Amino acid sequence: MEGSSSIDQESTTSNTLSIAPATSSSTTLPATTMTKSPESLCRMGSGTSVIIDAENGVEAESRKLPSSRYKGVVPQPNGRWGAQIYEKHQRVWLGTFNDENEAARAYDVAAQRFRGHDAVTNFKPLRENQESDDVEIAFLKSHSKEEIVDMLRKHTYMYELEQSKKLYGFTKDGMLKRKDGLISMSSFFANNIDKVNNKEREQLFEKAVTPSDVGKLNRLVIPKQHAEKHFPLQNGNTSKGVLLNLEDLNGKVWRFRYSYWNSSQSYVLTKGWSRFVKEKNLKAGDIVSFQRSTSGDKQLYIDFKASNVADTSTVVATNQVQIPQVQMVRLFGVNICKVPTTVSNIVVIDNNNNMTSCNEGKRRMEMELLRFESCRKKQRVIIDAL
DNA sequence: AATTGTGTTGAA
DNA sequence: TCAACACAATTG
Repeated sequence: MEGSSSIDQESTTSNTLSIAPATSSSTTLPATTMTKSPESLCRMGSGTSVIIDAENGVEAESRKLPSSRYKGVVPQPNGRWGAQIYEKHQRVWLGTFNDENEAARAYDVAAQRFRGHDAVTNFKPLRENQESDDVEIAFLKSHSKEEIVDMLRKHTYMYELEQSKKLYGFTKDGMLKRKDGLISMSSFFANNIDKVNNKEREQLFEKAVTPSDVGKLNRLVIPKQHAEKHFPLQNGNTSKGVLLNLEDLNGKVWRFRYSYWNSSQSYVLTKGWSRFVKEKNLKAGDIVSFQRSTSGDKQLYIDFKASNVADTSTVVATNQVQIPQVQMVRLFGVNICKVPTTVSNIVVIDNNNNMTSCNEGKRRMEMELLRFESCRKKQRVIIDAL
Protein backbone atom coordinates (compact mmCIF):
# COMPACT_ATOMS: atom_id res chain seq x y z
CA MET A 1 0.00 0.00 0.00
CA GLU A 2 0.98 3.51 -0.40
CA GLY A 3 1.36 5.39 2.81
CA SER A 4 2.54 8.51 1.13
CA SER A 5 2.63 11.37 3.51
CA SER A 6 0.98 13.60 1.00
CA ILE A 7 -2.17 11.72 1.62
CA ASP A 8 -1.86 12.32 5.31
CA GLN A 9 -1.41 15.97 5.01
CA GLU A 10 -4.08 16.39 2.47
CA SER A 11 -6.77 14.79 4.48
CA THR A 12 -6.07 15.50 8.11
CA THR A 13 -7.08 19.03 7.51
CA SER A 14 -10.42 18.16 6.03
CA ASN A 15 -11.54 15.99 8.86
CA THR A 16 -14.22 18.28 10.12
CA LEU A 17 -16.34 17.84 7.09
CA SER A 18 -18.03 14.67 8.05
CA ILE A 19 -19.16 15.63 11.48
CA ALA A 20 -21.58 18.51 11.28
CA PRO A 21 -23.59 17.80 14.41
CA ALA A 22 -26.86 18.46 12.75
CA THR A 23 -29.40 20.04 14.97
CA SER A 24 -32.00 22.12 13.27
CA SER A 25 -31.90 24.52 16.17
CA SER A 26 -29.14 27.04 16.35
CA THR A 27 -26.02 25.01 16.77
CA THR A 28 -23.88 27.59 18.40
CA LEU A 29 -20.70 25.91 19.34
CA PRO A 30 -19.85 26.12 23.00
CA ALA A 31 -17.41 28.82 23.90
CA THR A 32 -14.88 26.21 24.82
CA THR A 33 -15.08 24.86 21.34
CA MET A 34 -14.69 28.24 19.78
CA THR A 35 -11.38 28.70 21.46
CA LYS A 36 -10.03 25.47 20.16
CA SER A 37 -7.37 25.36 17.55
CA PRO A 38 -8.33 24.06 14.14
CA GLU A 39 -6.47 20.94 15.05
CA SER A 40 -8.56 20.30 18.10
CA LEU A 41 -11.73 21.05 16.25
CA CYS A 42 -10.66 18.45 13.87
CA ARG A 43 -10.13 15.95 16.63
CA MET A 44 -13.43 16.80 18.14
CA GLY A 45 -15.05 16.03 14.90
CA SER A 46 -13.53 12.64 15.01
CA GLY A 47 -14.95 11.96 18.39
CA THR A 48 -18.22 12.43 20.09
CA SER A 49 -19.81 15.52 18.80
CA VAL A 50 -20.83 18.13 21.29
CA ILE A 51 -23.94 20.13 20.76
CA ILE A 52 -25.91 22.68 22.63
CA ASP A 53 -29.24 21.73 24.00
CA ALA A 54 -31.41 24.55 22.70
CA GLU A 55 -33.78 24.27 25.68
CA ASN A 56 -31.49 25.13 28.52
CA GLY A 57 -28.27 26.01 26.80
CA VAL A 58 -26.54 23.18 28.55
CA GLU A 59 -23.89 21.33 26.73
CA ALA A 60 -25.09 17.92 25.80
CA GLU A 61 -23.31 14.99 24.32
CA SER A 62 -24.63 13.84 21.04
CA ARG A 63 -24.51 10.09 21.02
CA LYS A 64 -24.13 10.11 17.31
CA LEU A 65 -20.67 9.24 16.14
CA PRO A 66 -19.27 10.86 13.02
CA SER A 67 -19.20 8.71 9.96
CA SER A 68 -15.99 8.21 8.13
CA ARG A 69 -15.71 9.19 4.54
CA TYR A 70 -13.57 6.15 4.00
CA LYS A 71 -14.59 2.68 3.12
CA GLY A 72 -14.07 0.14 5.85
CA VAL A 73 -13.54 2.79 8.49
CA VAL A 74 -15.84 3.14 11.46
CA PRO A 75 -15.78 5.63 14.30
CA GLN A 76 -14.93 4.53 17.79
CA PRO A 77 -16.60 6.01 20.82
CA ASN A 78 -13.36 7.52 22.01
CA GLY A 79 -12.76 9.41 18.80
CA ARG A 80 -10.43 6.91 17.28
CA TRP A 81 -11.15 4.96 14.14
CA GLY A 82 -11.65 1.29 13.55
CA ALA A 83 -10.95 -0.49 10.32
CA GLN A 84 -12.80 -3.54 9.17
CA ILE A 85 -13.34 -5.60 6.10
CA TYR A 86 -15.97 -8.17 5.36
CA GLU A 87 -15.39 -11.59 4.01
CA LYS A 88 -17.89 -14.38 3.75
CA HIS A 89 -20.56 -12.59 5.73
CA GLN A 90 -18.12 -12.02 8.49
CA ARG A 91 -16.39 -8.94 9.67
CA VAL A 92 -12.65 -9.05 10.02
CA TRP A 93 -11.47 -6.44 12.44
CA LEU A 94 -8.33 -4.65 11.33
CA GLY A 95 -7.64 -2.66 14.45
CA THR A 96 -8.11 0.82 15.75
CA PHE A 97 -6.23 3.91 14.72
CA ASN A 98 -5.85 7.50 15.74
CA ASP A 99 -5.97 8.70 12.21
CA GLU A 100 -8.92 8.16 10.02
CA ASN A 101 -6.48 7.99 7.12
CA GLU A 102 -4.41 5.39 8.79
CA ALA A 103 -7.49 3.27 9.29
CA ALA A 104 -8.40 3.79 5.66
CA ARG A 105 -4.97 2.64 4.60
CA ALA A 106 -5.28 -0.41 6.77
CA TYR A 107 -8.50 -1.19 5.00
CA ASP A 108 -6.79 -0.76 1.66
CA VAL A 109 -4.07 -3.19 2.55
CA ALA A 110 -6.58 -5.75 3.66
CA ALA A 111 -8.67 -5.19 0.57
CA GLN A 112 -5.71 -5.81 -1.68
CA ARG A 113 -4.77 -8.94 0.20
CA PHE A 114 -8.31 -10.27 0.43
CA ARG A 115 -9.68 -9.18 -2.89
CA GLY A 116 -6.79 -8.75 -5.21
CA HIS A 117 -5.29 -5.80 -6.97
CA ASP A 118 -8.47 -4.56 -8.48
CA ALA A 119 -10.19 -4.24 -5.14
CA VAL A 120 -11.86 -0.96 -4.42
CA THR A 121 -9.60 1.06 -2.18
CA ASN A 122 -9.64 4.39 -0.47
CA PHE A 123 -6.34 5.54 -1.86
CA LYS A 124 -4.19 4.68 -4.81
CA PRO A 125 -4.26 0.94 -5.34
CA LEU A 126 -1.17 -1.11 -5.97
CA ARG A 127 -0.29 -1.40 -9.61
CA GLU A 128 1.62 -4.27 -11.06
CA ASN A 129 4.93 -3.46 -12.69
CA GLN A 130 5.09 -0.20 -10.94
CA GLU A 131 8.52 -0.56 -9.47
CA SER A 132 7.92 -0.28 -5.79
CA ASP A 133 4.41 -1.67 -5.86
CA ASP A 134 5.63 -5.02 -7.07
CA VAL A 135 7.50 -5.54 -3.88
CA GLU A 136 4.45 -4.90 -1.83
CA ILE A 137 2.31 -7.11 -3.99
CA ALA A 138 4.79 -9.91 -3.48
CA PHE A 139 4.89 -9.14 0.20
CA LEU A 140 1.13 -9.42 0.42
CA LYS A 141 1.13 -12.66 -1.52
CA SER A 142 3.75 -14.21 0.67
CA HIS A 143 1.75 -13.67 3.82
CA SER A 144 -1.52 -15.19 4.82
CA LYS A 145 -4.53 -13.02 5.35
CA GLU A 146 -4.21 -13.67 9.03
CA GLU A 147 -0.64 -12.49 9.07
CA ILE A 148 -1.51 -9.32 7.24
CA VAL A 149 -4.42 -8.64 9.54
CA ASP A 150 -2.18 -9.24 12.49
CA MET A 151 0.33 -6.71 11.23
CA LEU A 152 -2.38 -4.18 10.65
CA ARG A 153 -3.77 -4.64 14.10
CA LYS A 154 -0.35 -4.29 15.63
CA HIS A 155 0.45 -1.35 13.39
CA THR A 156 3.58 -3.03 12.15
CA TYR A 157 2.61 -3.53 8.55
CA MET A 158 4.72 -0.75 7.09
CA TYR A 159 7.64 -1.83 9.12
CA GLU A 160 7.40 -5.48 8.15
CA LEU A 161 7.10 -4.43 4.56
CA GLU A 162 10.27 -2.40 4.79
CA GLN A 163 12.02 -5.29 6.45
CA SER A 164 11.03 -7.65 3.71
CA LYS A 165 12.38 -5.25 1.16
CA LYS A 166 15.72 -5.31 2.88
CA LEU A 167 15.56 -9.03 3.33
CA TYR A 168 14.98 -9.69 -0.32
CA GLY A 169 17.65 -7.27 -1.32
CA PHE A 170 15.25 -4.73 -2.61
CA THR A 171 15.62 -1.12 -1.93
CA LYS A 172 12.96 1.48 -1.96
CA ASP A 173 13.86 2.52 -5.44
CA GLY A 174 13.66 -1.04 -6.65
CA MET A 175 17.36 -1.59 -7.04
CA LEU A 176 16.87 -5.25 -7.75
CA LYS A 177 14.54 -5.83 -10.62
CA ARG A 178 12.70 -9.08 -10.59
CA LYS A 179 13.29 -9.82 -14.24
CA ASP A 180 13.51 -13.60 -14.38
CA GLY A 181 12.45 -14.08 -10.83
CA LEU A 182 15.97 -14.81 -9.76
CA ILE A 183 16.32 -12.54 -6.88
CA SER A 184 19.38 -12.36 -4.82
CA MET A 185 18.01 -14.61 -2.20
CA SER A 186 21.34 -15.12 -0.52
CA SER A 187 20.72 -12.71 2.23
CA PHE A 188 17.31 -14.18 2.71
CA PHE A 189 18.67 -17.66 3.18
CA ALA A 190 21.70 -16.66 5.08
CA ASN A 191 19.57 -14.85 7.53
CA ASN A 192 17.22 -17.70 8.10
CA ILE A 193 19.60 -20.60 7.98
CA ASP A 194 21.39 -18.78 10.66
CA LYS A 195 18.28 -18.69 12.63
CA VAL A 196 17.40 -22.32 12.13
CA ASN A 197 20.85 -23.38 13.17
CA ASN A 198 20.86 -21.21 16.18
CA LYS A 199 19.28 -23.83 18.24
CA GLU A 200 21.49 -23.44 21.21
CA ARG A 201 19.17 -22.15 23.82
CA GLU A 202 19.80 -21.87 27.45
CA GLN A 203 17.01 -22.72 29.76
CA LEU A 204 16.22 -19.74 31.92
CA PHE A 205 13.49 -21.01 34.16
CA GLU A 206 10.20 -22.78 34.30
CA LYS A 207 7.02 -22.14 36.14
CA ALA A 208 4.02 -24.30 36.83
CA VAL A 209 1.19 -21.93 36.12
CA THR A 210 -1.26 -21.27 38.88
CA PRO A 211 -5.01 -21.10 38.46
CA SER A 212 -4.83 -17.34 38.49
CA ASP A 213 -2.12 -17.36 35.85
CA VAL A 214 -4.55 -19.00 33.49
CA GLY A 215 -7.64 -17.32 34.89
CA LYS A 216 -9.35 -14.08 34.22
CA LEU A 217 -6.58 -11.91 35.58
CA ASN A 218 -4.87 -12.04 32.22
CA ARG A 219 -1.43 -12.10 33.67
CA LEU A 220 1.38 -14.42 34.48
CA VAL A 221 3.32 -13.83 37.61
CA ILE A 222 7.02 -14.34 37.02
CA PRO A 223 8.57 -15.59 40.22
CA LYS A 224 10.58 -12.75 41.61
CA GLN A 225 13.87 -14.56 41.76
CA HIS A 226 13.66 -15.49 38.09
CA ALA A 227 12.35 -12.16 37.04
CA GLU A 228 15.15 -10.28 38.70
CA LYS A 229 17.76 -12.68 37.46
CA HIS A 230 16.71 -13.03 33.85
CA PHE A 231 14.39 -10.17 33.11
CA PRO A 232 15.65 -7.29 35.18
CA LEU A 233 13.72 -4.11 34.62
CA GLN A 234 15.32 -0.74 34.67
CA ASN A 235 13.82 1.63 37.13
CA GLY A 236 12.23 3.76 34.51
CA ASN A 237 10.55 0.76 33.05
CA THR A 238 9.21 -0.90 36.14
CA SER A 239 5.81 0.69 36.13
CA LYS A 240 5.33 1.21 32.44
CA GLY A 241 6.87 -2.10 31.63
CA VAL A 242 8.55 -3.20 28.46
CA LEU A 243 7.51 -5.36 25.57
CA LEU A 244 8.97 -8.81 25.42
CA ASN A 245 8.94 -10.85 22.28
CA LEU A 246 9.14 -14.56 22.82
CA GLU A 247 9.14 -17.12 20.09
CA ASP A 248 7.40 -20.44 20.49
CA LEU A 249 8.28 -23.77 18.94
CA ASN A 250 6.20 -23.01 15.91
CA GLY A 251 8.23 -19.94 15.28
CA LYS A 252 5.33 -17.76 16.24
CA VAL A 253 6.36 -14.67 18.08
CA TRP A 254 4.39 -13.75 21.14
CA ARG A 255 4.55 -10.26 22.44
CA PHE A 256 3.91 -9.65 26.08
CA ARG A 257 3.97 -6.59 28.21
CA TYR A 258 6.28 -7.20 31.10
CA SER A 259 6.13 -4.97 34.12
CA TYR A 260 6.33 -4.75 37.84
CA TRP A 261 3.20 -4.33 39.85
CA ASN A 262 3.80 -2.33 42.93
CA SER A 263 0.50 -3.31 44.41
CA SER A 264 1.45 -6.96 44.59
CA GLN A 265 5.20 -6.50 44.46
CA SER A 266 5.39 -8.87 41.60
CA TYR A 267 6.69 -9.12 38.09
CA VAL A 268 4.08 -9.94 35.54
CA LEU A 269 3.42 -10.61 31.92
CA THR A 270 0.19 -8.81 31.14
CA LYS A 271 -0.89 -7.80 27.71
CA GLY A 272 -0.66 -10.69 25.34
CA TRP A 273 -0.63 -13.34 27.99
CA SER A 274 -4.29 -14.21 27.78
CA ARG A 275 -3.95 -14.89 24.09
CA PHE A 276 -1.17 -17.31 24.79
CA VAL A 277 -3.20 -19.08 27.45
CA LYS A 278 -6.10 -19.31 25.10
CA GLU A 279 -4.24 -20.50 22.06
CA LYS A 280 -2.12 -23.01 23.91
CA ASN A 281 -5.06 -24.03 26.02
CA LEU A 282 -2.97 -23.68 29.13
CA LYS A 283 -4.33 -25.21 32.28
CA ALA A 284 -3.32 -24.70 35.86
CA GLY A 285 -0.37 -26.90 36.59
CA ASP A 286 1.06 -26.77 33.11
CA ILE A 287 4.67 -25.78 32.90
CA VAL A 288 5.74 -22.71 31.01
CA SER A 289 9.39 -22.47 30.29
CA PHE A 290 11.55 -19.62 29.15
CA GLN A 291 14.69 -19.91 27.13
CA ARG A 292 17.14 -17.61 25.50
CA SER A 293 19.37 -18.25 22.56
CA THR A 294 22.99 -18.27 23.53
CA SER A 295 24.06 -16.64 20.31
CA GLY A 296 24.34 -12.96 19.86
CA ASP A 297 20.75 -12.11 19.24
CA LYS A 298 19.62 -13.29 22.65
CA GLN A 299 16.28 -14.18 21.21
CA LEU A 300 13.83 -15.22 23.86
CA TYR A 301 11.72 -18.32 23.60
CA ILE A 302 8.68 -19.56 25.36
CA ASP A 303 7.34 -23.07 25.52
CA PHE A 304 5.02 -25.10 27.66
CA LYS A 305 4.32 -28.62 28.72
CA ALA A 306 0.92 -29.79 29.74
CA SER A 307 0.95 -31.12 33.25
CA ASN A 308 0.98 -34.89 33.43
CA VAL A 309 -2.00 -34.89 35.75
CA ALA A 310 -3.87 -35.04 32.54
CA ASP A 311 -7.56 -34.72 32.81
CA THR A 312 -9.44 -34.88 29.57
CA SER A 313 -9.11 -31.24 28.86
CA THR A 314 -5.36 -31.14 29.13
CA VAL A 315 -5.03 -33.97 26.67
CA VAL A 316 -6.26 -31.61 24.07
CA ALA A 317 -3.46 -29.26 24.86
CA THR A 318 -0.82 -31.87 24.26
CA ASN A 319 -2.10 -32.29 20.77
CA GLN A 320 -0.49 -29.04 19.90
CA VAL A 321 0.88 -29.49 16.44
CA GLN A 322 4.37 -28.38 15.80
CA ILE A 323 4.30 -26.80 12.42
CA PRO A 324 7.55 -27.39 10.60
CA GLN A 325 9.85 -24.44 10.83
CA VAL A 326 10.50 -24.40 7.14
CA GLN A 327 7.80 -24.22 4.58
CA MET A 328 7.83 -23.63 0.88
CA VAL A 329 6.34 -20.51 -0.45
CA ARG A 330 6.14 -19.24 -3.95
CA LEU A 331 7.52 -15.80 -4.36
CA PHE A 332 8.15 -13.88 -7.51
CA GLY A 333 7.56 -17.08 -9.37
CA VAL A 334 10.12 -19.17 -7.57
CA ASN A 335 9.72 -21.60 -4.78
CA ILE A 336 11.73 -20.74 -1.81
CA CYS A 337 12.00 -21.95 1.71
CA LYS A 338 10.33 -19.79 4.22
CA VAL A 339 10.93 -19.73 7.88
CA PRO A 340 9.26 -17.42 10.28
CA THR A 341 11.00 -14.13 10.13
CA THR A 342 9.24 -12.10 12.69
CA VAL A 343 12.27 -11.75 14.83
CA SER A 344 11.56 -8.71 16.75
CA ASN A 345 12.90 -8.20 20.13
CA ILE A 346 12.23 -4.83 21.50
CA VAL A 347 14.09 -5.53 24.63
CA VAL A 348 17.72 -6.19 25.00
CA ILE A 349 19.92 -7.20 27.85
CA ASP A 350 22.68 -4.68 28.09
CA ASN A 351 26.12 -5.01 29.52
CA ASN A 352 24.86 -4.43 32.98
CA ASN A 353 22.49 -7.28 32.43
CA ASN A 354 19.63 -4.88 32.54
CA MET A 355 16.63 -5.00 30.37
CA THR A 356 16.27 -1.92 28.32
CA SER A 357 14.74 -0.80 25.13
CA CYS A 358 16.99 -1.75 22.30
CA ASN A 359 17.86 0.83 19.77
CA GLU A 360 18.82 -0.73 16.56
CA GLY A 361 17.07 -1.88 13.48
CA LYS A 362 13.68 -3.36 13.79
CA ARG A 363 13.65 -3.12 17.51
CA ARG A 364 14.10 0.57 17.52
CA MET A 365 11.62 0.95 14.78
CA GLU A 366 8.92 -0.86 16.66
CA MET A 367 9.77 0.99 19.76
CA GLU A 368 9.34 4.21 17.97
CA LEU A 369 6.11 3.08 16.48
CA LEU A 370 4.87 2.36 19.94
CA ARG A 371 6.17 5.57 21.38
CA PHE A 372 4.56 7.41 18.55
CA GLU A 373 1.31 5.67 19.20
CA SER A 374 1.21 6.37 22.89
CA CYS A 375 2.28 9.89 22.26
CA ARG A 376 -0.57 10.46 19.94
CA LYS A 377 -2.96 8.93 22.38
CA LYS A 378 -1.82 11.43 24.95
CA GLN A 379 -2.35 14.19 22.49
CA ARG A 380 -5.87 13.09 21.97
CA VAL A 381 -6.58 13.04 25.62
CA ILE A 382 -5.32 16.51 26.09
CA ILE A 383 -7.19 17.84 23.14
CA ASP A 384 -10.38 16.23 24.24
CA ALA A 385 -10.01 17.70 27.66
CA LEU A 386 -9.92 21.21 26.32
C1' DA B 1 -11.84 2.97 34.09
C1' DA B 2 -10.96 3.21 29.37
C1' DT B 3 -10.77 1.07 25.12
C1' DT B 4 -11.36 -2.47 21.87
C1' DG B 5 -13.80 -4.99 18.95
C1' DT B 6 -18.04 -8.15 18.76
C1' DG B 7 -23.18 -8.87 18.34
C1' DT B 8 -26.61 -7.30 15.78
C1' DT B 9 -29.47 -5.02 12.63
C1' DG B 10 -31.15 -2.69 8.63
C1' DA B 11 -29.97 -0.55 4.39
C1' DA B 12 -27.68 -0.84 -0.10
C1' DT C 1 -21.44 -6.25 1.80
C1' DC C 2 -21.43 -2.55 4.61
C1' DA C 3 -21.74 0.79 8.47
C1' DA C 4 -24.36 2.25 12.74
C1' DC C 5 -25.10 1.41 17.19
C1' DA C 6 -24.96 -0.77 21.75
C1' DC C 7 -22.34 -2.82 24.90
C1' DA C 8 -19.53 -7.04 26.61
C1' DA C 9 -14.87 -8.38 26.79
C1' DT C 10 -10.32 -7.07 27.25
C1' DT C 11 -6.60 -4.18 28.58
C1' DG C 12 -3.60 -1.32 31.41
